[in-house]
Amino acid sequence: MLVTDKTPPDERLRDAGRSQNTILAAARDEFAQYGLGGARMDRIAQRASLNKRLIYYYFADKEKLFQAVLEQAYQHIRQEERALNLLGLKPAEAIGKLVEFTWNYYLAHPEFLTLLNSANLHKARHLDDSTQVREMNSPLIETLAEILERGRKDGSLRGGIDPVQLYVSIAGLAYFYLSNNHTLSAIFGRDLMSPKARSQRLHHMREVILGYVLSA
Amino acid sequence: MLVTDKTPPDERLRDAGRSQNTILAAARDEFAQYGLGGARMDRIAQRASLNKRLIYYYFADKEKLFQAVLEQAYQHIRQEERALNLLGLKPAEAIGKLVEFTWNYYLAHPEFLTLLNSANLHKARHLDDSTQVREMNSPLIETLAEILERGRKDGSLRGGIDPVQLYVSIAGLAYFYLSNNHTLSAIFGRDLMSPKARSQRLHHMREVILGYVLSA
Amino acid sequence: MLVTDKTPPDERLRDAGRSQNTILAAARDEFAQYGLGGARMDRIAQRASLNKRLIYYYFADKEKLFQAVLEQAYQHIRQEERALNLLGLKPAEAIGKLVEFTWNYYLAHPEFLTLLNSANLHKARHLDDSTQVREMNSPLIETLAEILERGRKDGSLRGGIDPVQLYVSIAGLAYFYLSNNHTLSAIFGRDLMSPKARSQRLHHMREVILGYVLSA
Amino acid sequence: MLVTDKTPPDERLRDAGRSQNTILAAARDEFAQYGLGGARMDRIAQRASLNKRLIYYYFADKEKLFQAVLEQAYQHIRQEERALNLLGLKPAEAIGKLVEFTWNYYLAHPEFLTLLNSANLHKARHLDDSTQVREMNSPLIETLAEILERGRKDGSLRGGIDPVQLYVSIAGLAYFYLSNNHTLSAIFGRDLMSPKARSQRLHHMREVILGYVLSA
DNA sequence: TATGAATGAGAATTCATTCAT
DNA sequence: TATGAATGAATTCTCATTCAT
Repeated sequence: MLVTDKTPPDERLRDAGRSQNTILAAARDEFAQYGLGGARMDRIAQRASLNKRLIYYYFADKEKLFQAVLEQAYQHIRQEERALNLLGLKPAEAIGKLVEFTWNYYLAHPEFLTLLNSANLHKARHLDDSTQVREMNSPLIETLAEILERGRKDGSLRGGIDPVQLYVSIAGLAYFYLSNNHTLSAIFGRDLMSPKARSQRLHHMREVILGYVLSA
Repeated sequence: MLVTDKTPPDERLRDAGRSQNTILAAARDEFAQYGLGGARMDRIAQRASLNKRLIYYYFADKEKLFQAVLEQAYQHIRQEERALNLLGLKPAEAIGKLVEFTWNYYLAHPEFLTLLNSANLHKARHLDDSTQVREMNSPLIETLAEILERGRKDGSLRGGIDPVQLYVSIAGLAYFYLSNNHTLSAIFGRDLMSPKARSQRLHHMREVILGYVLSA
Repeated sequence: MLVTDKTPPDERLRDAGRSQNTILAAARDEFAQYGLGGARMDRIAQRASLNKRLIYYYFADKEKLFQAVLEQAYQHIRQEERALNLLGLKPAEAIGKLVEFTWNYYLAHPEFLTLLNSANLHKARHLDDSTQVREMNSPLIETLAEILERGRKDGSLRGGIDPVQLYVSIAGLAYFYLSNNHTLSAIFGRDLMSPKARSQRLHHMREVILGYVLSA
Repeated sequence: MLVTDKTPPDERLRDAGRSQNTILAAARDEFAQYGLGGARMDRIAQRASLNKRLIYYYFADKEKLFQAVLEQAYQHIRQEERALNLLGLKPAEAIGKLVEFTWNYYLAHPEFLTLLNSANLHKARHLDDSTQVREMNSPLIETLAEILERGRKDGSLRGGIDPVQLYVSIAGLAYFYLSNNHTLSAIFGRDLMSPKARSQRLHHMREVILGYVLSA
């Protein structure tokens, strides 16, 4: 790595953007692990190896910090969804790929589920203020609508499917299984997270969703 | 006033059972509204119009109180599910009725969703200790297994359906929609809880699940 | 002192009224010494030898505590003023006695001045809520009005004196001298609090006020 | 742009004197509004639209800044008092004019009262260090002494009046009324700052003071 | 002269929990 | 069984002040 005159002596210091990102990452982990109520500002500072005061300097308070974390999380998943390039696939394949992606994303980003969880508990109060989030989500639904329309036209998909309902269903099938995995594992006395169990769940989800969207 | 063994419980000034129930109800509301972390013992005492010390007397601490609330909640939904008498119906009807019941129960008992939510955040640590809950849930899965088997035999349902996967899917379709309702409403800018939107969701859920279980 | 069965084992403990009074006294001293902004809840607890949490238990927060202290202070001075029994004296004597009393009270209760000071800085926001204080003060003005009226009738005092203006003037002559004593001492380079200086000030005040109220 | 020694101060981007004055003005407003304890260095910087660090650069710390503000305030009122040219008037007129000036100055400069207030709370600790202030005040007392002496000689004023006592009384009559105006308004339930009430107060003050100094 | 980034020591307030009766 | 008083350990947030450039 090139070190020039402009490189600060200590790489971690006196870089506002970097500090903010460090804090955001630390906060994301803390909120994911403990929820909004259980998260501790002290621990976030520790995780970030930064002074606690700096968090307030950049993010005003815990609530605002949570909101910032939430926005970043949405931004990330939407970005990845965009990268799927669903419109480049055949309708049925696109739906299948979205199911698969959703499952894998939730699996790889358990913090996303917990953040959603906390946001729900607090009645999405953090989103009402945030126009960002809404704007980031509309495109996905539009894409889905376009896919459904194409499928209806080429006869591969049945008609009359509401893209919002479909999106919520795909997410719900994955979310409930993963988010409640501990509860469910305890209740049913069987490990829902073993590799085999996971692949079975994905298989089941595809069957359910594709069975619904494919024209008979 | 003479208090004898025969005095009905609800006429005594000091009634252990009644106090415990009052506390449980108050705690359920508080946990549902604020989550485990956000719940306040003070407020629970206030809601119950009972001394805070009494909560500790009966339930030892906040965690144990939460666990008691959770157990009661599971007990309640399982009891209602039993009352459906699903084994008295034709297989396909039984599945449809379970979908409908799940949706309506979640709708009528939003506190159940929030309690689940909190339990998940805390990794079901409250259930591991509780053999009660597991025992309460097995019967449902057995019932579902029996229904699926009957349907397979009489040709009304396809074979190879895992009752646990099915149950999780039914619950997930309802849970995600309702639990995230604020987030989703904010994101999609449309009211998901209007009477019309609700009935559309139930319709959608039936289509998805029945489309999956019915033999082609 | 008689110790009965009802006497708590440790005299300082578990007596709500006593604890509240202890806190009030400690808070009064702290606020008087440091002002509202400079006062420390920690120090108040220490002064009272009571747990800090207890202050919040009884007084909710710092502002409310300050208000309670302020009310008590007003209550005290009004009570002492009542005890003067001014209506039992001849008009001119009554005015003279009020001047003297005001001077001596401020001298003996410097905390009263500081509390007033703090209250002023915060624009009497603490009094707006408090109907108590207003009610406690009206009687004094009424008494003064009665005295002035009697004096006018018997010819000992001039007419047309507004009791509020008079009261404010008496207080102001004492208050400014004492409240600014440090500033003034520094500015004029002379000790304004020596016994001689004090008696000179009282003498001066009597001359000014009596010169004003006595009929020519 | 060329910056030379001849460049007028207010055209330079970096002007030490101007920055200091901007800070002083901002600090005066902040201290006046919130008191010494309640003032915030952050807000002062914001009010001045200057970097917080600069305040420390010029004024070392909050206490010193307060002292500087206080000195400037005294300087200002003394300067105005000098401009009255009291020695050019007849003794009685001079006293009357001083009463009027004091009242109007306090009215026009409420921040002066609050600053005094804060200084008092902190026991004039800020003045002990400051020889400036003392020097600025002596002239006024000397002027007053001269006026009183002249009046005694020409028979218009009574003898034996201590100029310090008189000055304190004039100030006290105005100060208490204005400084406690909120408290008093709340207590007496009448607006002490209406135009009418103000002119009545000034009238009253003149009567009290002139009644005292005029020879019988 | 000027600035944005960073900090340690505290501040008010909160909270689950225990004490004494 | 029931209660009001009391507490210690946090917890969020604040603030004057300093650092590095």
